[in-house]
Amino acid sequence: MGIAERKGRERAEREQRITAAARLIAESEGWSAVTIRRLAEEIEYSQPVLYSHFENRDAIVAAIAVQGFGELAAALREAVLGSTNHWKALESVAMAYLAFAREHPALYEAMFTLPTGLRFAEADTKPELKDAFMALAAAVGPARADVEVATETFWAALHGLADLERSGRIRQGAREARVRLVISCLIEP
Amino acid sequence: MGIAERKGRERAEREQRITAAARLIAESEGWSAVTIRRLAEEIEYSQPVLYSHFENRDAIVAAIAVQGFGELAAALREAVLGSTNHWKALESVAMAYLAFAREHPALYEAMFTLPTGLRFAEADTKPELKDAFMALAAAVGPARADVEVATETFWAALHGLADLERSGRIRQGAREARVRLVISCLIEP
DNA sequence: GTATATAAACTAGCATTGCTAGATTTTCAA
DNA sequence: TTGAAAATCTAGCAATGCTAGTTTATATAC
Repeated sequence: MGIAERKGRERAEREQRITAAARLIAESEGWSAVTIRRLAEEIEYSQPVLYSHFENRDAIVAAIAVQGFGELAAALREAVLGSTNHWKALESVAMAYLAFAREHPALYEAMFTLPTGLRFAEADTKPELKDAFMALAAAVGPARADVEVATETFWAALHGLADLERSGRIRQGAREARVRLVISCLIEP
Repeated sequence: MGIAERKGRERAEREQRITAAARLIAESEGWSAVTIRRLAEEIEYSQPVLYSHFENRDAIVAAIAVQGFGELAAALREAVLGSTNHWKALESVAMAYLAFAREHPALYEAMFTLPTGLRFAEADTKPELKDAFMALAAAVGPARADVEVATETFWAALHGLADLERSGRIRQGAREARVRLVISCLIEP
């Protein structure tokens, strides 16, 4: 009997409608506009239905954050492709990272600022999160001895730049100069 | 008549009691426990009194964030003092920055994560904010031509490291190695 | 085909929040 | 002493996340 399958499919479809609606509202009106009532109205179900999909509001944000990490990983992998040398690869990845944060502010907020209980470097770490880290590591240089330290540092620098740019605490104009400085210490001596 | 002066003093005193209470609660129970009702109870006044001091809850957070920048600036200035050379100065400042973020998580959250309408690099930018930036610039090297770019980048790297350390996304153990890597590209060639 | 147990969804409401209008008290000068 | 103005309080609104308890739909057994 395909009834259970159909139900499963319909459930998954509805779950995706929830996250899609949440993401749309977050990107256009900010996360504070993403209320359970609003989402229920959007998917045309009552509020408790949402709680049969997600434990609480934070879990919805977390689901979108995971999507975000998947998309960030893809964007970073894409960025390395055309690069002809190490320097250009790093520069391309760095600019892609900053562009991603700039173009999807609500998504980036879900990934880094809002309280999701996402765990990193643990047994239950989502593959999307590992993928994003691996994409950075690929640009840093998988051969070098200190890959992990260098990738963590690269990531931190990019995240810091993205966050301070977003909040208007560093000048938008000097972006490329800052990226050059970051990269200069990641090129093997 | 010193009546107006006395009233002014009492008002300032009460305002400080508000921020002190908010900060204490935030550090011990998190910012979500800092409610207007709770603060009113703490200072033994009714809720509307708080709104005669601050426009809204965010303004209270902002006031504490400004305090935080003042204290961060002091900590960074203190850190440079004993250093005998450029490298050690940068390392000392970097470690002091990360320690500050680690030891005052709620304060740091107010300064960088929570919505305060704090403006940087503008006419009405608070001196505390400038001071903190200047303290970093002092360690980077006031003489070099690209002070501003270098300081912004240094700041971003430190902020990124602090944020990713806090959320457990990079390993606590590799802190010094990451700091060394950041500094290595800030030393004049 | 009909009854029944189970699954699914809804209604209604609780407790908490930030914030405020309007009443009330306190303060100070005439 | 009085009256206006300043300071403070009471009470409540609208919105939020979340849930208990009820109703409705659905699939299975007869």
